[in-house]
Amino acid sequence: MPEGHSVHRVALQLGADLAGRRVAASSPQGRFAAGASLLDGLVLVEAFAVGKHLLVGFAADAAPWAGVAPGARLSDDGPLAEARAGARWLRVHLGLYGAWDFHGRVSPIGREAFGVGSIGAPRLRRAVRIGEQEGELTDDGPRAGAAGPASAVVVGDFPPEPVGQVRLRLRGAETVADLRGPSRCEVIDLPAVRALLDAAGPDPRVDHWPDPEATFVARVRARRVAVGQLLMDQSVVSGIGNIYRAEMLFRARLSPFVPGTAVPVETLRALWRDWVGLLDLGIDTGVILVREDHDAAQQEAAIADRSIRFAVYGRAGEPCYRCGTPVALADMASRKLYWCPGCQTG
DNA sequence: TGGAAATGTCTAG
DNA sequence: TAGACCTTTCCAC
Repeated sequence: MPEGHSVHRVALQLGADLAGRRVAASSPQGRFAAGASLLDGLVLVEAFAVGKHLLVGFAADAAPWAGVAPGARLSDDGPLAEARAGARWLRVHLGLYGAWDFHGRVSPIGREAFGVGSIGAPRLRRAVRIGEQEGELTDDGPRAGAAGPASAVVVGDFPPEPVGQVRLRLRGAETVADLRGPSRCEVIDLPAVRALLDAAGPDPRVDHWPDPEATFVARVRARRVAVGQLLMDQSVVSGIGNIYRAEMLFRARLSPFVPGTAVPVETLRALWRDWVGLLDLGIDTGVILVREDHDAAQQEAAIADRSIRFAVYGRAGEPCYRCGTPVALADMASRKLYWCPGCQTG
């Protein structure tokens, strides 16, 4: 999937273009017709991500949400909590290949020079017209080559005909968001939202854990399971997927096979801080990481043209750029694990 | 046209 | 740990 940064970007996109607006909700595919009817005609009041979970609130009256940061202080009591308790909450998990497509007005998110058309499964590539410029959608944005307008408008009929298996369509006056292929898509209540937060490992971008770094360190150190597996455990830390797992361990020069109990506290603190930085970068640019052996100009260029090359992920058999040892591939808990046996020895 | 693969999670055994 | 599930893309045939 779409690792944590993508889901945060979806939440920001929904917030930018649909929050505060009354939306028409439908299920062109039909498989979410009952759920969509619960949301149809309500105002989208807040959208936020917790790790790979997307949560979107809908209510009849948006007034109580004025000035509220999405997802902030969800455990608090008070007037807002009352409004939130009366809201309906859409919970979406993209799973392995879910994705959102945005049409119409698509505001720039983070450092993007133009709006993003598709966020989610990386294989979704659609030719779209962005403003007056032709662009091809890549992992998280249109392929560069053109500095687009500040706020992109996809040329064509609005709303566009749904293409493929659209589970849920949210349509505002100017923007349409299409969801396809999610592994979870349901309408839940506020207690269920809170339960989800309570069960999740810390997410650096969510204000819910008093000391997220200490929580992460403690949860890793509590288990003898391999650290490579613990980083992917969403109750240990939220949002890390297979790519971040592989790359973060490489950057830390840490073997994926070290048991959680045996990882030094300082190493874990460094891992957490790396994750905080990578998540910020990912949300800001849509790019998972830039190479550490590149200078700032090379990094900026790679972000701009999306020519990102991972250090180990997907590079089995190729030489490690740090030590030359062939990158290894193994199966860990039924997922592909990439690492460099030459320099990940910590 | 069929099959494999993909940034994930859940459940049954 | 194997299998199920949600959908699309790409490549071999």
